Amino acid sequence: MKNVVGLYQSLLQDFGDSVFYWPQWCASEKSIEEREKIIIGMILVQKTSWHNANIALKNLREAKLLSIKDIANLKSLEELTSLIRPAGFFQSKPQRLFDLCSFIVSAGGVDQLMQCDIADTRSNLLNLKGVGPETADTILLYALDKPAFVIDEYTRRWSAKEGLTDEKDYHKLQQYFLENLPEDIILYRNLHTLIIVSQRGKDRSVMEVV
DNA sequence: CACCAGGAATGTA
DNA sequence: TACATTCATGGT
Repeated sequence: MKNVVGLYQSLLQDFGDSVFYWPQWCASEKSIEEREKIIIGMILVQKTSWHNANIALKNLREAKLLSIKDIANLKSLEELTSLIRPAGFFQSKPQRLFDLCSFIVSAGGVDQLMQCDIADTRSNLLNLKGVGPETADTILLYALDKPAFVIDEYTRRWSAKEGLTDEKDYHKLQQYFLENLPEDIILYRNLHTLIIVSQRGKDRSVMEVV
């Protein structure tokens, strides 16, 4: 019973579908606006709580800047910097967010990016300063509907605790999951979400912005 | 006041 | 390849 699929089925039985916990992230149908919020949120939440990232997202929304195109069109980072300050790392996050938004606009927007090849898009994302493997895969899986399995600290701890593997390296651990799971976007989202929910409880922070 | 939340880049050997 | 250090904020 020490296999990923079996453990996944147990999680599903114990906790239910991930849409119940994170509807904004796990719903199969999402608006472009919703997808853009997820992408923007991923930069903001790096090494910070969702609570702080949500304050920054709320500031962007109130400033009518919760949009990839609008951020990419900014002439200066000054306003962006003050708006997202609650998310911390004010000397790097504004530039990272701007660069990511600019890339997406140059690629033709989120809807065009969704048509692209997953490997190409992933390597394009990783070439951006401030986008590492976890951010790239989260964007691919939750915003672009691509089968990218997300590895995070919860996944590493869970894998070790359940006796699957002690591997900590991002891509090696990801490879383990890819080899032991059928390629299925819904399954990837459910498992990633349920691993987190099972460890910290459903009441804990996640992206809130409407 | 100490501590928690928790990615990526950079530098070292 | 593997590990240490750096970057900032708001809540408890």
